[in-house]
Amino acid sequence: MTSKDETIAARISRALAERIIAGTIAPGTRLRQDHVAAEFGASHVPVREAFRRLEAQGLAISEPRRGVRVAGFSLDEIREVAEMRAALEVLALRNAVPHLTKAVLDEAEEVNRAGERAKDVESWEDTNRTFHRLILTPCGMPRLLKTIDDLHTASARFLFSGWRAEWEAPTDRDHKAILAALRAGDGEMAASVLARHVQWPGHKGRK
Amino acid sequence: MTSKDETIAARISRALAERIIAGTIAPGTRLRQDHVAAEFGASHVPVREAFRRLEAQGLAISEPRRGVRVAGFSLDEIREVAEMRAALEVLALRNAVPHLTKAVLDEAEEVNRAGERAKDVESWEDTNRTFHRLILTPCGMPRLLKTIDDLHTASARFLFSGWRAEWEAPTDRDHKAILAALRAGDGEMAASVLARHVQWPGHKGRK
DNA sequence: TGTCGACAAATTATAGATAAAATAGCGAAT
DNA sequence: ATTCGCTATTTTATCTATAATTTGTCGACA
Repeated sequence: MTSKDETIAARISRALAERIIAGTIAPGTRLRQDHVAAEFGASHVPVREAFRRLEAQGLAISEPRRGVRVAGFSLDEIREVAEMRAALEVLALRNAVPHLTKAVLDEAEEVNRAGERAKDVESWEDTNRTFHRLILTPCGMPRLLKTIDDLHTASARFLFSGWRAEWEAPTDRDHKAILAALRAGDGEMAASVLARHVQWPGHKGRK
Repeated sequence: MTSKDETIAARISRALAERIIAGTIAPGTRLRQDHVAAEFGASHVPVREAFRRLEAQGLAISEPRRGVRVAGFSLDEIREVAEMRAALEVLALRNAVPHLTKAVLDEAEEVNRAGERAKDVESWEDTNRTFHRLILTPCGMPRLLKTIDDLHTASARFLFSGWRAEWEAPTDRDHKAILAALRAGDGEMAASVLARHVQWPGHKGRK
């Protein structure tokens, strides 16, 4: 088989997740297992398992005998995800501070510069996520990091949904401020900036 | 059929979760889908979906071609879950305060009293969870509440694992303090007590 | 005696097929 | 004309069977 040590269900799950995040599949769309199975050249059993993963990530909702639909999102949900991210990323950063090395900070700065050169939302989002992951991973709390990652993908959905056209590369002042505070050893300052920064992803007007 | 509008996969998932939490199945145990399927009188397809849910909850870990095992837990993980709960429950409580009614607080007080009369860890845990859910649900943030709920089940695992024998009904002073602060309208005080309260579940020695 | 290799058994993962349930469409009756 | 009920189609959920991968054991050779 052409499998690369990855289960088919996982591959389908990731592919669908990317589409949902990118907005290719509209919220509320019914995901029909047979159609998806046919498209990926698989049967619908792995498709079902992929649905469960999407459900766990909050990207889809499944009603008992009525199928699976792409999760919609309201303004309240955007706010909810933002607040959860703020709380958890601050927690992660506080635990990461003692383990942050200069090498990590340098790499984060480089990633940040790359983000400023990004020409579209997708690549900017990618560097943005990399930046956050870089400075948070040293906390060594896998469950926390996974939860944050799921929230980040949810944020990405919101980001891609509305400001695709009028998007422009933000200078990421917040990232710079966080790095500066971390280099100065002021973890609390970095945490408070991070909390504000995450609050409304992409809402430059509130900065 | 005896189905109560609940999918077989969901029923199996809940049954297994209860056993894992209760410690009936030891951490590291390999969950064999055929055995589980036979026990529940089902085939292994819904069992697989149940495994995915357990995996999402952090109760089991699945390695690509090597099966599913009950997740183990270290002291670091206990600490991690506790800190996540502290951060998220505080967030939920802050958002719930404006919507808290006297009726809810009265009910919470009643539940708390019932908890003090509990004779075993299981029933105490049940009332404990009910208490937390009662005062947090009014925040109206479904995703946050679900995440907290998953963390709570993880906490329950830890709680059941060690102190089963020498357990005694705690007077739940913290719960009372939280209720008192809420009745006085002091949401911040309630939040800070809650944060401390959640930090190390069951570790009375650190109070 | 220790290690390498191959064979066999067990188990997981996927595929194809079947049955149950819900929705939608159509018809008749009021 | 509208509403209620029935039938048919679509779709989900489960079961049985098959294929592939891994693990454990046995034997031979160095």
